[in-house]
Amino acid sequence: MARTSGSHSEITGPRLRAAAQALFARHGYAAVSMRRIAAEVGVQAGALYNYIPDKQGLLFELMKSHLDELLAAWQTLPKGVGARDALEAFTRFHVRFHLDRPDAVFIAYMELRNLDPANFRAIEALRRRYETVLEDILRQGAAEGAFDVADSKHAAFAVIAMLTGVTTWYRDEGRLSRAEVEDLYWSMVRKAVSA
Amino acid sequence: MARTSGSHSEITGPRLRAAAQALFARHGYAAVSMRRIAAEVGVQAGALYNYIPDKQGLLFELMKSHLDELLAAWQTLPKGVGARDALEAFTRFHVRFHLDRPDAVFIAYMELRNLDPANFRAIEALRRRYETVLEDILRQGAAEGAFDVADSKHAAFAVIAMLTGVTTWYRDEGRLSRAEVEDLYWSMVRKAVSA
DNA sequence: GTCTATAGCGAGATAGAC
DNA sequence: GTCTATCTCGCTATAGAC
Repeated sequence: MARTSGSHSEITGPRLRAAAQALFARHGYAAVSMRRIAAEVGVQAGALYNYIPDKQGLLFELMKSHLDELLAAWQTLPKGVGARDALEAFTRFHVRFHLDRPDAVFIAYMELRNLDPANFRAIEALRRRYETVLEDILRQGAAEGAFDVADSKHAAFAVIAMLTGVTTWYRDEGRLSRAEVEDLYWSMVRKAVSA
Repeated sequence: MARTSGSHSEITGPRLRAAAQALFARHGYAAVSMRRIAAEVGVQAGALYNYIPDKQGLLFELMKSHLDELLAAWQTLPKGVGARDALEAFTRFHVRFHLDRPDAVFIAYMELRNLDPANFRAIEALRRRYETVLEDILRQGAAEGAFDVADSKHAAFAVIAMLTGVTTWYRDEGRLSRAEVEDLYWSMVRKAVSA
């Protein structure tokens, strides 16, 4: 089957998402034009609309697929039984997952304001599900007496904020290895919730 | 001294900064137009340029004055002598200061990407000075044996990220008082760096 | 599936009257 | 100091040829 010259459906879609993710993370959704994305992909702006409904739909798909992947990755992770082991697993998973996807993380946290109301609600629900994972671990550990956490929900917010902050300073060329970064955060999280 | 009708230099300037701060925090710098700010102030867009050189200068002034105020407020705070007391003072100060200025905080963290290179360097230097305050407290405490912190710099990043996260969930109408929120964060910070 | 061309709109910033 | 009017530019999104 001959294919029309200039037809690249299998590669333009992924390239579009990759270019948009990189540009949105670097400059912000509102500051990046469709023309700029198209130039990065190597097509004209109009051609992008074969793959997305509009710019807003592109942002939503990037954020939704990131959070879907985050939840799926956690659920398939082999875990121990006790709350302490679960907390260590969560801490190391969160640091590792976020360091592997700095652009997607940046967008998921910074571009909530630019979502349409309906899209915002969908993304917030996914984020809330992830926060609840940690909240449940902390609550279980507190019930077992392994942790001293008066307010599981707000403690979960605090821990997630601390862990996610790693993306603002970590660089692969830096002094610390990823394993050392995991250890550093696990040490602080373990003590912060300890009895 | 008669004043020209329609002349309001003393109030338009502050109103411009207040309107810009609220709108930038809510919708993002790139998504807010000068016309929208002018409408909020109650003047035409052209009149704004009597007070600012351009939109970029407006953003820079908002961010710089916020960080100047942050550093000045810390420096005039009465403090104890030991590292433990200094850490508690810093924690409570940071939470209180940030809860009082949610819009300014939001802009200072989210709009770095939209600063011109020279402006970015100036803002980053101020932020770095503030991080160093906490870093020095942690280093001193580690030297005294009061804290167990292997890496003062990255521990400071982690603590600041955790504390600043309070602005993402705290609401005045919520269940917790500000004093309770301060206590919650101080409890976690104290343990996280404890020996 | 991609192209060129463009409709339709709103942006930042300036000029000059009052 | 603020107004109206406007310059110039870039934006999202679509239409229709290939």
